[in-house]
Amino acid sequence: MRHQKVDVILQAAVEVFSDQGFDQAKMDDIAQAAGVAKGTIYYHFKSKEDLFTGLMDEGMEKLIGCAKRHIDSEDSPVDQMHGLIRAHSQFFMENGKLAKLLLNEAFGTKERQQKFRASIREYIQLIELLIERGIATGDFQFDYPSEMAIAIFGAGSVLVLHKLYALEDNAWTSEESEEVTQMIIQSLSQLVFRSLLIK
Amino acid sequence: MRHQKVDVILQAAVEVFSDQGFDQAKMDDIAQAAGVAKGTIYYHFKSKEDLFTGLMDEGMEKLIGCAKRHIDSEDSPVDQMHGLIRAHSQFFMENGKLAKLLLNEAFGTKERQQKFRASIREYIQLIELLIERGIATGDFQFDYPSEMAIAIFGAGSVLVLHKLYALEDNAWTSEESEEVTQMIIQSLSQLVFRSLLIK
Amino acid sequence: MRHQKVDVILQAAVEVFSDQGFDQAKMDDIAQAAGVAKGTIYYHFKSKEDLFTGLMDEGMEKLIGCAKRHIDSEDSPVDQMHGLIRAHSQFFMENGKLAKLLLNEAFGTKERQQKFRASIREYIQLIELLIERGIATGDFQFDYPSEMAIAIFGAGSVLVLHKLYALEDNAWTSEESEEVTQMIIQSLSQLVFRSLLIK
Amino acid sequence: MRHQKVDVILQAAVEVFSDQGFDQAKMDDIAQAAGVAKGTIYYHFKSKEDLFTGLMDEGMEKLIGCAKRHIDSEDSPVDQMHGLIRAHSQFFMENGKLAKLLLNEAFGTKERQQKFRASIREYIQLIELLIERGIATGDFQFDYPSEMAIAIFGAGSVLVLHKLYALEDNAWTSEESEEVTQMIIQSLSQLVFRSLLIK
DNA sequence: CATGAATGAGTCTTCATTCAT
DNA sequence: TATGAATGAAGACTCATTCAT
Repeated sequence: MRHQKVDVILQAAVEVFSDQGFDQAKMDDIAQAAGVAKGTIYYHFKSKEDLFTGLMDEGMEKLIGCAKRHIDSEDSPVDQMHGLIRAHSQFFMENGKLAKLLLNEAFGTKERQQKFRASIREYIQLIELLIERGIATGDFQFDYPSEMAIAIFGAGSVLVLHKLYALEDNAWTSEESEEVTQMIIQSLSQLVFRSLLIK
Repeated sequence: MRHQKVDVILQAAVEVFSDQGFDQAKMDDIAQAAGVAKGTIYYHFKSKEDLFTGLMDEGMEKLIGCAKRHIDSEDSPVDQMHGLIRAHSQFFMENGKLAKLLLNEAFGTKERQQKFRASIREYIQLIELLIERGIATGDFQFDYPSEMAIAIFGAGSVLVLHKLYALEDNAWTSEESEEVTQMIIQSLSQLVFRSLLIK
Repeated sequence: MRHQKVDVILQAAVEVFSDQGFDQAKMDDIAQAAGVAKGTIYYHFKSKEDLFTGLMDEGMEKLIGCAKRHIDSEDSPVDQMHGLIRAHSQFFMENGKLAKLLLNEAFGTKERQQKFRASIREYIQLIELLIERGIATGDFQFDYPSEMAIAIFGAGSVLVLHKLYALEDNAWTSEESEEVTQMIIQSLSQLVFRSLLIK
Repeated sequence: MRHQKVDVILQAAVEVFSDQGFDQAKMDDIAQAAGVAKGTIYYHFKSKEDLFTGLMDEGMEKLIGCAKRHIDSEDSPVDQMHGLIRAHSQFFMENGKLAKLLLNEAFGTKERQQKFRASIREYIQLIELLIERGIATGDFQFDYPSEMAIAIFGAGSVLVLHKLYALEDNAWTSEESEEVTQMIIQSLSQLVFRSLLIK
């Protein structure tokens, strides 16, 4: 079992990193937020980088695990895509801080993100495979599965992120939050399955 | 007309900011890239913040202008949406550095981005209005126009960004780049107009 | 008898201090090298300072003891000087780590070394007394016995140190090492007894 | 011409490094001693390491230059050796701070000193060549010229260093200091040319 | 207008030492 | 006795900003 303080630190780190971004976040703040001395963080983590990377990796792992579980619990590609949309939306809405952390840093040139991009790609490939299966079964129709996967990922991520920021500004109740999640899921579903056009 | 050095500085700034992100970018680097002394930047810009904000505002202004022109050149909401997708894709693919700059920083909590978010919202509202018009004319069908606008913005932005990074890694020819742009446009169009499902 | 762990720690300390110098040596390294927990060191030694000083004192004590034994086993000042040169060379060549430790820190301004300098002075005085006895017996001839003692100490120490570093770079066999020791002894003897000049 | 502040910093650095040693010296102290802000040092020097290395290199260059000049102004190996002893003694006694700096760090394992050792070796080789020339001319007699060179270097360096420390403790007048220098020169000469033994 | 040397507040990181177990 | 997690003071280094020339 992981040492207790490590968890406290990780929690504080998510908080601070998600609020400030990697560069603006100060180790002092994380220490204070965690209620430990600065040295304690360095006893458990090699560096700011290390702490951050650990967070990202763990977060992506959770996300991918959650997505896989939702996908595997369904059979048809259509239902699986629905599952994925639900998983994505709920996971991020329920882990708002982590969502900001992941999505904020998901786009950037720096080396730090190179490694992180691998996990992102893994997640996107999950979507891609789904699309390809749907095409194979004749359910879906699309010229570029890979691009479609990225676009869907983008749509879902940006929409969630946008709502999270709104949620942050006006502190909403959990019911309202749940309502927003449903709206996100419905919006994404409509975009992906029905498109804008009236048939 | 703007002073010549100002343009040199702005160009260098786009370059550096887009490569490094705001926090990692150093005024020294910008000065060097621009071939001017560091003091010169401060003669023309109040601060790093100021330089950055100017860049963002100008970039968003161009983007919004470009989008408006494409929209206005069409009549029906469907064609206008097509125009917008083309405008978005082409503008960002042709202004890769600016694209990274805008999209990298489009997601983040910090105050710096608060102001910038206003322009983003203006752009998204352009999409939203389009959708609402489409609904009014009976062309479109959608429950949450605002969320749809954000989702489409997200899909388009992330897809472009993704391709820009790939382009950066393997230096592609301009024909290939053009090809990619077409693929992006087609993918987004399919997502928005046809959806995944075979009708 | 000293506690077993104390010896383990002392051995590790010699190793690490001699490799890294006092300032660069880390208590963590010493603990690891000794295979004990860091706290254990502090159970047996008051501080890093204390550990180091103990090492130095013990080392100098051994050196001085060794020198005295060699001196006392001879009668004439000339033979005693020979004995001292042999003792010095052999002791340091056989205790390379200790040698580096002692000689590295023998030269420095810091307070830590003030105390250590006392032992050095004691050792040098051994040489000085020898010279004075030689002068008294008419064997030696020299204007400044004290300076002569220091110069001889310097010659012997630096030569040994130099060879130890060479030995470290190219791992030599013990025969070669023995050979080097003989060369050192002979060189020092020639310097002290015959001088450069052909009579 | 080197910028003025650079010289001020270098001077302060010699002072502080020679008093404290590399590890104990604080950049803050050097800045304060130089009367400049800490950042100014970093504007001119890449790092503490860089500052230190520069100092060492410059110092050794001066020393070697001084030695060469003294050697070249004499003809016979005997006189040249005398010249070298004078150069060594006077140079170090007149540049006490530099002497401590150079000699303190001349003995140590760390990488920092590896580079510095090259200069030391160059200086020692100067002595070695001298000895070899003396052997060729039949003036000198010695089995191991290289070891002899090192021993002489050690004798001279340690003797000077020892006197510098004594000088530091009791602040001596410059006449006394000059007197000490003469005593050093005479002692070394006797050691090198006459040896202990009465012929 | 332009320069670039100088500044110093702000950060990350290290490491000797302590202490509850 | 022994441990090793926790501490926090200390120190190297960065970089946006200023200002005298």
